[in-house]
Amino acid sequence: MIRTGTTVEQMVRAIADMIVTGELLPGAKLDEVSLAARFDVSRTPVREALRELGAMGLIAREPNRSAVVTNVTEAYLHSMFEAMAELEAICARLSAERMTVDERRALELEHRGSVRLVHAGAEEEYSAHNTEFHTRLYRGAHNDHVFEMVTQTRARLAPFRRAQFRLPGRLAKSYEEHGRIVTAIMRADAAAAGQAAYSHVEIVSDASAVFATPGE
Amino acid sequence: MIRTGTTVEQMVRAIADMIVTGELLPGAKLDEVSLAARFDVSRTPVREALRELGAMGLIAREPNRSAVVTNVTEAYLHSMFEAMAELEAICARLSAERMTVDERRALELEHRGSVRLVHAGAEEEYSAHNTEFHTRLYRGAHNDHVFEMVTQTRARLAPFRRAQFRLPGRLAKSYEEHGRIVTAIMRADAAAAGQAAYSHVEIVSDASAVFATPGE
DNA sequence: GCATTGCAAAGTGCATACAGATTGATCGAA
DNA sequence: TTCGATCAATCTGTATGCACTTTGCAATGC
Repeated sequence: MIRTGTTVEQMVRAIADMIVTGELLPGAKLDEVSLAARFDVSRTPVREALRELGAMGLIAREPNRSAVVTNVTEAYLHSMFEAMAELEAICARLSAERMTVDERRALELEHRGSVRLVHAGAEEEYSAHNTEFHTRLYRGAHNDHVFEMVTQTRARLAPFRRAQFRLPGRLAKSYEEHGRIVTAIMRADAAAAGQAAYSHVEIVSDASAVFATPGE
Repeated sequence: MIRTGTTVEQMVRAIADMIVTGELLPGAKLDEVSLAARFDVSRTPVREALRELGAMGLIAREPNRSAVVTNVTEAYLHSMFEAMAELEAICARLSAERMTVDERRALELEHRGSVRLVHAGAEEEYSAHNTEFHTRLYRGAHNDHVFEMVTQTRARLAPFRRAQFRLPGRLAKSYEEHGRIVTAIMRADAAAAGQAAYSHVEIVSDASAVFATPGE
């Protein structure tokens, strides 16, 4: 643990990870004294961390009440997946128009390299590749604000996507869909890239629907 | 001032307003003791408010250094306007597909009612109508997450748009562009609505470019 | 004259303490 | 037995105090 300053930042990351990885389930209470004890700090930095997590949408806070991990309703989850599809489509379109030669080449290499993971059925590794692939798309759009929005949305959706690659045949399907996006981008065909990216997310959304918590 | 609980929230709103209205210029330091004195509270709630403002992107914070009002670079500002155009386009498309009959009627009435403000040259009032008009579009998309993103982006762009309606002929132009959006939505023509909304923002972006602060 | 080091003032980071709010339980009355 | 009220335990909201960091200035050495 770094001695200085960033104590709160570390707690934010740690707690966010616990939420995203499902260690803290939606509805779980986060009381300040327990967290303070757990991280061996006083309540002051805990409160600041909770405030930041609240601003990130990961927890809900009400006056004089413990913070609780936000219970994403099915309706809101659906709206996030739809928004994610739109954002991915924007990134793919802009990437098709704006990626440098190097970025295009790197994207294609990243994609081609993943074919062996598909054949090997290496879910964990493919998941890492998948993150890298999409991040390249987000960066390739060359729009910082879009990058922020898509990154945040992706982070909030993470807990609901974790198991998606466990579904049979999902790896091959994902690879095929990635291929369509790559092809369109290499051709600088913005419309095709956008459509391919949109339907890619759409399908992931359907596959993950079973993991949603029931609405309140 | 409400006695209980929401002290921090009020400070967040107050400080955000000061930044958005230009009372606090980019680069201005926000030291905790002065703010505490100004709002007549201790430093603890001030710190929490600053953390939240940091999460909102309105101020930048570094360890052991005073918070400073963020100086949005021209590049980032441009990315926000572009993102805004994309988000407005999404809302317009979805509104064209999903708005209820009542929502469509209300949008059209809101639009038609504004024609007298254009003729009167009532800039302030038209600005209020404009906000209402766009908010209807955002709600009409029936997607909560998109609504959040577009609302946040709009809030962050607010300081750079304030003077836009002062430009000669801008009111009439805005009205005309709104009309195109409304027509497309009444026809449930998603593509046309999206394009009309996109170019609407694009033009506003150009008009506001002169108000951007120079990049660092 | 210029650079470097030391120091002091000011500000941030965090801990602790106290006040107010909430919740659950227990006791009493209908 | 059940409903209601009161009280205690617990937790949040805020104030205050102390330690550490930064920064500007001044003094000293080159």
